[in-house]
Amino acid sequence: MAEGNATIYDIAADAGVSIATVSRVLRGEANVSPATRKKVQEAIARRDYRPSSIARGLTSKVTHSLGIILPKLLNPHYAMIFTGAQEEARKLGYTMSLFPWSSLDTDAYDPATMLVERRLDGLIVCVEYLPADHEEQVLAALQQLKRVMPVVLIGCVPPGYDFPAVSNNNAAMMKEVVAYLVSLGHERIAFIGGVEQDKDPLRRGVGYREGLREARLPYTDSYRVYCKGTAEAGRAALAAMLDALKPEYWPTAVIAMNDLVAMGCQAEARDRGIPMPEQLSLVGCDDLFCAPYLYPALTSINSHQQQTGARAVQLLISGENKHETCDWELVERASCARAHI
Amino acid sequence: MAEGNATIYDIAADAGVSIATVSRVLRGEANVSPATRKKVQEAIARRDYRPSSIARGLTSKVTHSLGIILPKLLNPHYAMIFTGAQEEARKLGYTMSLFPWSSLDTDAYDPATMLVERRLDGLIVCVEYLPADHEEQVLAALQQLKRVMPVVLIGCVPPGYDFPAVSNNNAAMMKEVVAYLVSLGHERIAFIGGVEQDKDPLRRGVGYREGLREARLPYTDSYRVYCKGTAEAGRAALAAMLDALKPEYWPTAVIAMNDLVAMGCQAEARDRGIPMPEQLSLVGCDDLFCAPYLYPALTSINSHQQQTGARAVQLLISGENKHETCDWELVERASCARAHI
DNA sequence: CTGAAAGCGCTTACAG
DNA sequence: CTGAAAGCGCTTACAG
Repeated sequence: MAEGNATIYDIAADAGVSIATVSRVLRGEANVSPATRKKVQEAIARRDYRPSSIARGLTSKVTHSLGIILPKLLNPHYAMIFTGAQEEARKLGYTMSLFPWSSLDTDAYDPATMLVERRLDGLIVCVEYLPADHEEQVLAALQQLKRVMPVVLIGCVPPGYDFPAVSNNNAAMMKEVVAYLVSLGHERIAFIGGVEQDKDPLRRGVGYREGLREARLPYTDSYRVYCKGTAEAGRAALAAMLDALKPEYWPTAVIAMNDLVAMGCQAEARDRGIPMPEQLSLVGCDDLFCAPYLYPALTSINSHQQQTGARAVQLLISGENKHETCDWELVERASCARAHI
Repeated sequence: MAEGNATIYDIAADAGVSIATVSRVLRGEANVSPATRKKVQEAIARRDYRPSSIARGLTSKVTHSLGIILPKLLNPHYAMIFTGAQEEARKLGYTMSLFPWSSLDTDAYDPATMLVERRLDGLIVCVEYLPADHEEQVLAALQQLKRVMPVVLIGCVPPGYDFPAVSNNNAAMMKEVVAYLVSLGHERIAFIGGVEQDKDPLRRGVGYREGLREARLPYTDSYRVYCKGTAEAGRAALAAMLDALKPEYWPTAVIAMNDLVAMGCQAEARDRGIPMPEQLSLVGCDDLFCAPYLYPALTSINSHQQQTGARAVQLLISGENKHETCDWELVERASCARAHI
């Protein structure tokens, strides 16, 4: 029994009907007599026939395949987004392919070629951390892609651009973290990670400043250090901050832009013998799976990343041009304590 | 300028040639006169034309799309494999889609349908942790898929089955870990995770026993506890083992089947006030990104997962029916010490 | 309710 | 070196 080779013609011949009729039962159309339907279904089952989505795509112009572009799957934050998106896509009958970030920001010959050639039904792009040096290029690529296929963004929509998107209210998240630390009596609160305020698409650093303002706490440059979102970078950043400050001015609490950065801060504090949380409280963001297993267990913000990914798929497929925001929650663990003294 | 809508006919018309000629320059065939080639290329550039991989797939029977099935992308171990596979696929001009594990082990109507309908050029299946209760079902699904498309496995090939595969020498890895701990003076070495020996596809537990034998150390049931590969499970497993033993018989070293399990063990030891590594050494496996940031930093086995994924793609595309093994290395960190006393 | 026919956008022999 | 034609496996009006 030849498998996987049967075509709609074979089924039609077996069932003694036309291919149009086979196509009708395949697509579940109503106007087929029960007897005919049965004959066709039997023939399909007998040959283990699966219609080719390729041929279907050629005529119907719909491929039922989606793409997603993420900075780095190795950061579990993105793996969560991807998982949520993939599962939702599957539910809706779509396939999800991962494309590398270089599909957008490379100078190489027309990096988006692959995306277009595939005739995707839609594309999700996670622009949470737009690489500052390639920002223009990426945005130009997105504008162009948008003309060819639906695009929805995860992360902040750059001002002046019109895309459907689902994002976290990063500023509000960080304001809540500041308020939380203030409620524990902290006044010297530092923020590590991200880029300078005016070009910060993530706006976590912006929320930090707003949080300070609301708490009537002064903003100090020495408590604000920028770095990439990795553990190594976070570690170096905290080290630089502490080195530049007399110990009596050291912050009593640090907010890390994400859990990776927080992990680096933890390691640095440990190496310096700074007891955590007694001398230094720490809050991360993203609530990675390892957060409960760090020492001390890391307080973080869970922003429902799987749901974010799923929602992006829904927007993509429904075609709504909406900009949605996910809710979040602060997950308290052992890395924060009341301010000493 | 209508974009993304141009077809090969438009280009042919623009360039004043036949579509066969356009097709030739598209595919980079040699037998086209320079002048003609130039005309065609200009027309292509002018309309920003991208050939439809869908239409191409219909005729050529090649879709340049691959699939991969993993248990769970949220475990960074799999994210590494996926990343390696994806990047290699991209390099070779292929697209990589993630399919959920349920594509194989569900009782739902013909779960593999989506895989077949897509007419993938090949499929990678990561069978490292075959769910014992669905094993038959999964293997049957794989056998069937293999008749329709090339399949390569990551992980151990079940005995009696013939698949190209790339796997880790898990038994040898664990033997090395045992030898390492023995070299530190440990004699009471426990192993946590996996399933009973005779149905252990991963064979890490098997390697543990072999390691003991080589070191002429007795195997004791009380030092061997089975559990799923999660932190929660690892934690509960260590707790159960310690509860069942008088403290003077507690192991001085624990090998966790993977880093997730190790994280759970760390947490449990910490809660019980067992100092690590002074009273208890710990080794994980997979060398997740967080291993250096745990406390104490976790000694683990790095088995080059990205390379594993990349290699699987190469086998898939080359069509070689080989069974390859990846090398690995023990990464020493702070979670192991000389045995006390 | 069913079928004949055109068409989707390419590739691939086959001629020339 | 180039083109006319058939074909890939479906869907979609259009007739009946």
